Amino acid sequence: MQLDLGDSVETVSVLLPIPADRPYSYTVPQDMQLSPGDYVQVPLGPRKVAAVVWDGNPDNVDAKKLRAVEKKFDCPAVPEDMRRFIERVADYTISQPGTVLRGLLRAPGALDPEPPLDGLRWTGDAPERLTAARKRLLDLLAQEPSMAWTRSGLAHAAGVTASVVDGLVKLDLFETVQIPHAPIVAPPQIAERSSPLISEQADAASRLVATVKETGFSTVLLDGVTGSGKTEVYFEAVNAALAQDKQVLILLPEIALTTAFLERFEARFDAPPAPWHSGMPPKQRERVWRQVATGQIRAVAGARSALFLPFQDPGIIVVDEEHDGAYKQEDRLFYSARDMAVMRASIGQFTCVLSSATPSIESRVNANMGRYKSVTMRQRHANAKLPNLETIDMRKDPPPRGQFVSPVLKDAIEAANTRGEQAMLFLNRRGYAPLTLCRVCGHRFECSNCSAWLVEHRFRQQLECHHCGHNEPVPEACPKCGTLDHLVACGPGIERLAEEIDEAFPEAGIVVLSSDMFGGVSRLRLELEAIAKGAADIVIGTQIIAKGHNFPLMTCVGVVDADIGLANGDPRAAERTFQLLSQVTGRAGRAGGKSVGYLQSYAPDHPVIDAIRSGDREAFYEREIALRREHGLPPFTRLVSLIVSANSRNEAADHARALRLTQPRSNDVSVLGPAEAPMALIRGRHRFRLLVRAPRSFDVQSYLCGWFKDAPKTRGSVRVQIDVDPQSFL
DNA sequence: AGCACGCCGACT
DNA sequence: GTCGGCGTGCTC
Repeated sequence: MQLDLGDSVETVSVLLPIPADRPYSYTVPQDMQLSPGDYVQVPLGPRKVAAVVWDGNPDNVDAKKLRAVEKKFDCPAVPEDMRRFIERVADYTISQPGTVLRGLLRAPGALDPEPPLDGLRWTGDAPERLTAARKRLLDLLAQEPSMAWTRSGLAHAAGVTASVVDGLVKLDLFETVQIPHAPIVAPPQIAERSSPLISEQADAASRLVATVKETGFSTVLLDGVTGSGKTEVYFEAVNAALAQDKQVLILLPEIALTTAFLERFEARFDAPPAPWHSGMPPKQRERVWRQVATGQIRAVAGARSALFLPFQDPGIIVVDEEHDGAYKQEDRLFYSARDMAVMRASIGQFTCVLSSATPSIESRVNANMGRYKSVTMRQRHANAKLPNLETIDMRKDPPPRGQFVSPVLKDAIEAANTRGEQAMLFLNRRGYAPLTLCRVCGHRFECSNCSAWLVEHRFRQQLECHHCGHNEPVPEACPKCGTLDHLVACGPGIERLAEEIDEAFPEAGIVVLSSDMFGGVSRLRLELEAIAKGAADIVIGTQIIAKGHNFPLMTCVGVVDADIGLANGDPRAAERTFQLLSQVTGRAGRAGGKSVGYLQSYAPDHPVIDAIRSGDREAFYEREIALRREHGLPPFTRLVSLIVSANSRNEAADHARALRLTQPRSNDVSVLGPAEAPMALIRGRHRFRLLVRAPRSFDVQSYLCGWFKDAPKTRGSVRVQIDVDPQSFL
């Protein structure tokens, strides 16, 4: 804030949620006191936007342009460390601070305090005419005569309709009062654990707790095999942070944010954490945001966007399943929530716990190098054995033509069902078949907007593009040669698998689960809970069944195509396959009984398949880390991907080449490309990619900023996106 | 990000 | 004749 001595008009620097490269200046009305971090409403062109008073001197802009701050919101200010975090995320991702600020301002309604509810309090009088409904209502009121009720709450509690309440309101039986909103969740209770941890857990927990108590920044990789009880362990660290009167954030991949998790937290702390994810209804969203800002909410369990909630005083961030690809955001802003969580903890000087049964190579290397503390757990719970894993060599035991499940696996499913246990088949492909073609002319159904096959969904009788959502009805005749009824489905999707399994096990209860299922996420969660209680004999599903759910009766897990992804040459594919398959097979065997995971593979000797089957995870990590070092890949180097997209292929290619030509000379940096991006066409946009590689210690951000100052301006439909630390190495 | 301005194709 | 497509530029 600065006093402009010329005409004694005070101006402030205000960061707006727009992609401008710096804060704007506004004048401050006489009667307004503003400090950095205050939420304000300012005019911007024809609109009014919520924004945040920023640090530093307002820039000198033409005084005629200056407009006044309209309003200061009655809301706790953005703390200093959060403001620094926003700037650091912008710097790291090479984006504008305003773009990052949008993440914080995602619940605009929450900036004003929620008006108290209109409540009703009984005067104690009775109506002249007493009906049955009125009697029920009065009986309830008499139990707690001084209690304030909402109209609908009272009606609901008494089992009458709201009109009964209205009738009594008309008769002046109530006085109106204001009811403050109840906190969305009760505060978690800080307490010692009721049941002791097993020795390995206790050691791990005490190390985490010690780290939290040290206060100051520290990152811990909690690396524990499936079933070793990582959650219970980091709950102890959470407890320690709560005991310091700090707020707590647990990040989860969106799909793992289940009621099962919330209940587990509640079992430990007597109250659930506040949830935060993209599917929340706006009102609930606003309440959570507001109560995090006021400090009423002490613990949040949220998806990656929860990183930008307005915590006043965080004491720990836990990133559960830290290896999960869902932590990488790849639209508008490109960032890894896992890495930004570490950055957040570093700025706020507190502890970040990264938890996983299959840590990312990056985190393992950071732990090996001593940048992260390492806490490992290798024992499963006494009653939870790792499933035995067997590979099924599909060359030796192939299924009949046109089918995808080996007789060996079918026998295992049958045996499990006969014992009254459940079986699960995992295939990461939605729909009926990934490719449809014409048997006569070989025409393949391809999306017109994307470089992708159209996937047949037989149930909906549609061909769908899984990248842009384009869909069309399945035609009777081939659009190229006109031949009728000669379309043929190639390869398996879960619908096709369900057909095969239904034929083989006509008596079994079969459930098919995927993200595009009717009823959406809420229905899916219900189904998963029902399955956990035994409500299905055979479950067939995509990735969605791999996460966060325990199925105590599941003793047979089959991975239909363990080879998916291993062939395409992306060095990250092996790691992803390892993580996914470990997770899927880990679904089995949590109840204590003997369970088996089957991996159907055409290359059972592949090192990744072998590492999973043999359970020799250390060998797998050693090999992968060595490969990364040998090939100069992250985390031993730094990568930045520049994605040039345009409506026409030529425009994109031309700009990408022009960009390449202006690359500043450097002995440290090498640039690959431009080459067509792995998905060359998405939603009608043609994409080319440049891959920038530099040593780990190199300041790629400064280098790229310098480059882009001299780079050709984008023309027409051309866009350039910068992805620092891209997921794909290709 | 919005939103207005402005310049070229098919229509009440 | 103008309705409206999106490419361009600006917002303190």
